[in-house]
Amino acid sequence: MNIVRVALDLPVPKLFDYLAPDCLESDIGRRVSVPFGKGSRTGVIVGLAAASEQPDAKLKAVTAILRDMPALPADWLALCEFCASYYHTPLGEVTSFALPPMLRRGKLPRIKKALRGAFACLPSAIPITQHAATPSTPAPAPVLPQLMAAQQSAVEAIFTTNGFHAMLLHGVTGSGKTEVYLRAIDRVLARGGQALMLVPEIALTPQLEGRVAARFPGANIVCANSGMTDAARARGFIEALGGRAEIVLGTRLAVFMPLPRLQLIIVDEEHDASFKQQEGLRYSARDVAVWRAHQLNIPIVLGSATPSLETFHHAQPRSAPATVQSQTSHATFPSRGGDSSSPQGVSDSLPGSAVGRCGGGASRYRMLELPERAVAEAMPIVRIVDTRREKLQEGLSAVLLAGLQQRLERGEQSLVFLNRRGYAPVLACPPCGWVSRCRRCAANLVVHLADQRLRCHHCGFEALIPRACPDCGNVDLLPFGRGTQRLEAMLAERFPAARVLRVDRDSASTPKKWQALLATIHAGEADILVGTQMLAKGHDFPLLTLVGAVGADAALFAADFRAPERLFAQLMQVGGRSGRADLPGEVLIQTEYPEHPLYRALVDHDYARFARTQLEERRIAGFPPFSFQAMLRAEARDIEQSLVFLSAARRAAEALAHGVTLYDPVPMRLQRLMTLERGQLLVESLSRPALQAFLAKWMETLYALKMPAGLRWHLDVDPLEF
DNA sequence: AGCACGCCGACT
DNA sequence: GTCGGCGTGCTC
Repeated sequence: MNIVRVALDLPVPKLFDYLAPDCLESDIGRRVSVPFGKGSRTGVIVGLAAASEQPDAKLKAVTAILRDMPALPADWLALCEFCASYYHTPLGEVTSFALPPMLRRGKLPRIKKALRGAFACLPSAIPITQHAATPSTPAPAPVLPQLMAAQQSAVEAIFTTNGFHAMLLHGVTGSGKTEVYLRAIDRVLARGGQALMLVPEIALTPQLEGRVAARFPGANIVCANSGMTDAARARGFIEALGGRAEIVLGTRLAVFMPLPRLQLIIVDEEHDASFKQQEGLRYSARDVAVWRAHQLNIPIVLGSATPSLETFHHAQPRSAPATVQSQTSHATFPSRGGDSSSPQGVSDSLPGSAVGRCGGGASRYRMLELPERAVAEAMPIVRIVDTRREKLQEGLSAVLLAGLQQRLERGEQSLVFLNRRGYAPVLACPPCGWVSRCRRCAANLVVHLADQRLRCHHCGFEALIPRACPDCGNVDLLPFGRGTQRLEAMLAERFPAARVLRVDRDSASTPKKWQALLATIHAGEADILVGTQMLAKGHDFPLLTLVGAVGADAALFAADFRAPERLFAQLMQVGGRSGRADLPGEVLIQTEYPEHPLYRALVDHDYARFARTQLEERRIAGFPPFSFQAMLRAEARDIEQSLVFLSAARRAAEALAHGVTLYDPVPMRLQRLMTLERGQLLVESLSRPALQAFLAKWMETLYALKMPAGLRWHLDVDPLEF
């Protein structure tokens, strides 16, 4: 047993064996420094072996087993192995990603003196069961708000069943989801457990951190997000690993925190797209979290006012007519921690033993509804403004303009929501047909009048706005379309007495600017806000009583079948910003399709109805969650090269594809990005296990293929972007 | 991913 | 005649 199997961060789906005469069973899960080629690397020991398949002559000896911190536990390694197999990524890339950068490089953060003793050379065989961070001085117990019945029963539901169970906590903004989370965390802490809470990647995380900290003044709360310094992330990781962290609060990467006494996982705003990583290891933290809860046999709560249709579907009763899945999903879920062809509960192969029988693809999650707003406030009144009958002024209807005027007179705030930043999406020369295009991308350069620039929103390219047409010299270039800057300018002109404030990625480019904008809004020093979805998330604006949504229709006909789902969530969210107890809110949605079911459902605040109609469409079209997808993408200097590769990949796939549909390679919708020409190939199956089995074989052949220079490819399992 | 090895063009 | 292009292959 003097061989260690080491996962190294290489794009090669294999492990590397080294001689390690002094290694012990307890070194599994330790980082290790090894010679590699000319240099040296840091990897993770994932196993021991008596012998290697490599010839002895090839084997080198380990440089050092890093015993300076506890070994990563077996369940952490199993989690990485699951991700490696499910996302078809080499294990070393996964373990490397799952470690904070500092630890990945074989270093350790500087540890505060008081804690150092606890870190030193702790053998992983000795679990830290002590409730370590118990405060020396008992903190004053915070006064808890009274729970409503629905909240109370939601909390009970989390704890009445033992072991793994997934719940969808469905409740509108203000219905008190956070209070349910906090109560549940409280119970877990009382039992000496650890809780993991995942939140979207947005600027409002500090608020939540503050609220959690205030609620658990004595608890050791660890944050984990990409904005932290390397040292802070590494310290938090070690706190969690050592069992001292009681609550871990973080963005998607926090799903990889080692937590030896983890007893509860919460995914807030589970529908949020930021839980899916769009580069490198393209994992869904929400899906991985469900798998992890299953692995550890603990409860998981997915919370949202507008759940993803996948999650909602899993929480529906199985009354729906049996669908194709019932015949196609019979794979068994491997025992906990085992390698697995299936994830979580999006999975169609979760076993009956865990969540109820397979069938209809639903009823895997328990639905917990929070029907009312906890704070005594009415839901905003949602009204549809038919823009076919109204003549618009600069894109705004008379109804909306009157609403703004009225709020202004009353000293209340309004928000005009337009999810397009910049002044105008394109600058054009009508006589000759020139339009402002990005040289590196297949996209238009957006007019940013505020800083006199044209800017590509995809690659960041910038140029000064030309004074004349580069092609014909015409000086009358025209901006076409409308963005937030133009709306801001127009509103400022139209309401000279109003203080108009624009809030988008440009005006809130740094946390400091963002905080300043929020302060201005809260101080009541702005009358009309113009904003993108930045403003839609999380914040309460007590003076805000009117929200106008402009330009929403585009999403109705987007090529992406998930666009309506996102639009509904967005409008629901932004609408939730308006109104409070004594000042009812109003939402005006401008549309040319006033009868569209999406808008009708919004008027009625009926997410469930919207979701059911969407699901029915998805079922008929064979889209997720009624099918399972993976996307192979390629990028190269020219599109032909990308498509040729994808065609070759498709040909290689044909022999392997059983129960899997292979589509034709096509250029991506944004074909050129940063001068790279991109294509994609969709594969789809009614059975997740069938898809996974196919992908495993397919990736083997692709990894073996020799790549032409300049061509890169990746696989995206459960893709969100099309 | 790095990094070396390895065979074909323009340079001191 | 060499320096160097990046195609190919390997790293335990």
